[in-house]
Amino acid sequence: MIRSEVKKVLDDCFAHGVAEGLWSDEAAGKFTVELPKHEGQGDFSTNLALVLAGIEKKNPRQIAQLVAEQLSSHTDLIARVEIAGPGFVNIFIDHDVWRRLIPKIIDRGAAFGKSSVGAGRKVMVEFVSANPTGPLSIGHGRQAILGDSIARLLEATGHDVFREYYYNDAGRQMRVLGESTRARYLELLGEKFTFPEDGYQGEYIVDISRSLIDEQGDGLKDHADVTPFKEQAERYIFKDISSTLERMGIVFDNYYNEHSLYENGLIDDVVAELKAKGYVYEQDNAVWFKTTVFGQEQDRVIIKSSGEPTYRLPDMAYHREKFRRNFDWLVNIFGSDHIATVPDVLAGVKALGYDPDKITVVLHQFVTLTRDGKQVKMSTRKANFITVDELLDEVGVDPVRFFFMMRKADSQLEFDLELAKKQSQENPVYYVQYGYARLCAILRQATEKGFAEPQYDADEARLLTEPEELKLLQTMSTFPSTIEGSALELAPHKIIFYLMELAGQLHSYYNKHKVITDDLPLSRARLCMIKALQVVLKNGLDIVGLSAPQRM
RNA sequence: GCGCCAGUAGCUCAGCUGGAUAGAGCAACGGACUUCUAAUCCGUAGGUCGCAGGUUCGAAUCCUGCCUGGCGUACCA
Repeated sequence: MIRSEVKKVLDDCFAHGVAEGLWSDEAAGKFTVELPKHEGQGDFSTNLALVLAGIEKKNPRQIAQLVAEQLSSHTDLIARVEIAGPGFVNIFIDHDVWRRLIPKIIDRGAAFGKSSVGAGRKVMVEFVSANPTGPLSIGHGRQAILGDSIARLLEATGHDVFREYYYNDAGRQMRVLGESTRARYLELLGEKFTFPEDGYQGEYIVDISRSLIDEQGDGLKDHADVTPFKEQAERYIFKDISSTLERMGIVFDNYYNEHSLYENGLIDDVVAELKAKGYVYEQDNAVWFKTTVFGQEQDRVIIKSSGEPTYRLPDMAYHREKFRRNFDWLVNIFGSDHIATVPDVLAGVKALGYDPDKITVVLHQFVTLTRDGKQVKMSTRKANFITVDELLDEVGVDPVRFFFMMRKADSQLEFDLELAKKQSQENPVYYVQYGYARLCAILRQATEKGFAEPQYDADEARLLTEPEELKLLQTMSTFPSTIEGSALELAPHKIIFYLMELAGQLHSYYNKHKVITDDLPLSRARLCMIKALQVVLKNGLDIVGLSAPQRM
């Protein structure tokens, strides 16, 4: 918040300099206000003089002198400025400016950090989208948390968010699922059975078969059609998936069934439209989409010679529906194994006359799971995979959410099971939550000792002079821009890092300075700041779906 | 072969889209509980930012070429 004020002042100074003929306006928009890395380099610093020097071919330190003179007249905001290094202008903010943040934060309360940059923007976040062939695996877990956190961040910045799960309950995979279930069913009944070659071997299939026996006895043993097995499996697995999602605090606005695209004729419709526009042709009995027109290396089949569409066709139809449903922004969260589908869908969307720039795809890399120092290969078909449910049982919801958010999507995420279990006491999530609990403890203690609800007083606030206090205030001031950046970049890990930083500063402060002392004015001032910290930490945890325990 | 992603401390990862002296957490070592919660803090140690060029006042960050790992490269999804 303060940074943007500084930027505004700097912009004024820059314009003023242009008006006075000190420099041309060529540098407009090229200079920045940043947070210096090291102590003693001011609260903010600007490279304006360096940028100007490059353009004007002048000595950067001389120009810095001019910039500094302009800036130092803004005494309401800036206490002093310094020229340093090759020509940076370091800006020291008046301490009162930081202190005045406290009432602003407390007054805004739960709304502090939220913004309206996304107001009026309808955005769909599509994520998970796992077909109902088994329980959610670790990889799905990452995607679920990533997608949900992104959705939450977009909500916090005023977007009108719609969470959607796209799934397919038809096709070969589901047929194999039905056959696997039938095989286990027959096995349980002691009948002869043949397990499908690439069938699903998980224990959950046996559970499903058992439930069929409970409901229908052996009445299905001579049933030639796999449909009842398939349907039972789908019902069962979907229930399982949604309960897992619910445990993580994830609720979808809609589950979109791929199959409905066929029923509504939307698949045929897309083919017809592409055909009419000349983007498809037939060859070897298959229908090809001219993806080469859109810059790809080779054309792609959208209808196989068997007459069955490939996955690309329904994907295109689905995305066209997204556009037709009037979303301004389409965010797709995919695993990196789906990377090949992205260009095809984008080409399809473009061919159908929609703007592919409205789609942002977040590709996340895989989660590698290690147990006893060895990597566990995960396969949905084989039985040896860890489900999200098991993970939740072992380490709890908050650590699972936290861990999956800790890494940026581009990075592979290593999840060491042993470590996750062993460390459950010293998990970074507890570090942040403990900070919040501590703040609550201080405020409880204050109440017991007869302090009234913290009330900001400008004079008392001047007693906040410790470097740790000013640092905390500065960090709090960047909360709104951190949320906004994290949301617009679709990068929840930034919030996690912010929270760890803020909690760290708090813990250091706590160990060094006592809030409640015999010095009543100072105690009141500090309690006010603690109250503001509590607001920030609570909001931060809330926004990414973590709980904020008052005691630990 | 081609495309995408990654390569930063012993390990796991940040690094604000080009800034000043490279950051955190684990792990290691040494300290701090008569105190608002020690699930905490303080200190020490740890680096050729994969390699080599290039762009400029300035590069972990941008461009090129290699090397290594992951994921793709289907008439599977």
